[in-house]
Amino acid sequence: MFDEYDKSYPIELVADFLGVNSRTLYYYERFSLVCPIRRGRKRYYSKVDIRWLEYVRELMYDQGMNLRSIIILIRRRDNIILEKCPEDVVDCFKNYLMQINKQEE
Amino acid sequence: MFDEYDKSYPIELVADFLGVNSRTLYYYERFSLVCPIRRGRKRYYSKVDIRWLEYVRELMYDQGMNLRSIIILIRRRDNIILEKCPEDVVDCFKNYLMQINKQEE
DNA sequence: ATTATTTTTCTTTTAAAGTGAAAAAATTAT
DNA sequence: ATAATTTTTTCACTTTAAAAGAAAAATAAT
Repeated sequence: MFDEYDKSYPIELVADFLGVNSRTLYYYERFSLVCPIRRGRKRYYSKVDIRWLEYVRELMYDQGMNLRSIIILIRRRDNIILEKCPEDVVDCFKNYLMQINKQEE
Repeated sequence: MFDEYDKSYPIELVADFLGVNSRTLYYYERFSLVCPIRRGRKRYYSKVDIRWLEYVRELMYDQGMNLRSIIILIRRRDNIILEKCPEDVVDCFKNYLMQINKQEE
């Protein structure tokens, strides 16, 4: 039982693979753009997470979108975005939006 | 015969109304984000243009989207964007995209 | 011809995205 | 237990798109 959704890749490996700084991944996490699992304090990412992050990089670098727009499209349940977006990122976003809404009340 | 689509508002008036610099409207034009008519050299905008630009401002300022993302959504014929988007902007984009495609060949 | 207006070009400002450096916290090794 | 290593976090700096300022070029008006 070791599938696409298993969170087993540490942050440095993922950052190297994507060609970004690990700080960038911490940064994305603040926007719930990816949700690694924590064992102790360490973060672990799945293959699905990695493919999603690759897609986000493509949207940002090749296409020129910004973070905020990607977030808006997730919120809007945009088909093209969500098709590439792992379940747990959407779940993360539900929590994130709930918290935002609570703060606003 | 003086309707919503009549292009009769000069750039300074539109800029003042939107609370932006007229340079910003020239800038948007380079991306075919709005297509004023030219009488002589002067540009004239319609009420529909103005409402569209108001919406673009809202997406950018209140929501934090960037120009590139709005352009991508127009290309994708995104429902929520296009619902607010005047016909001639979409037409402009068709031309713009045709030109881009020609250049790439 | 001179004045005023609009467009265009060049330059600067501002803010988000990303990264470097290093402190803080935690884990591992000795 | 303490030293060494690793991971996280914070602070500050860099880079780039978006926007605006200044002024030159082009056009229209008097």
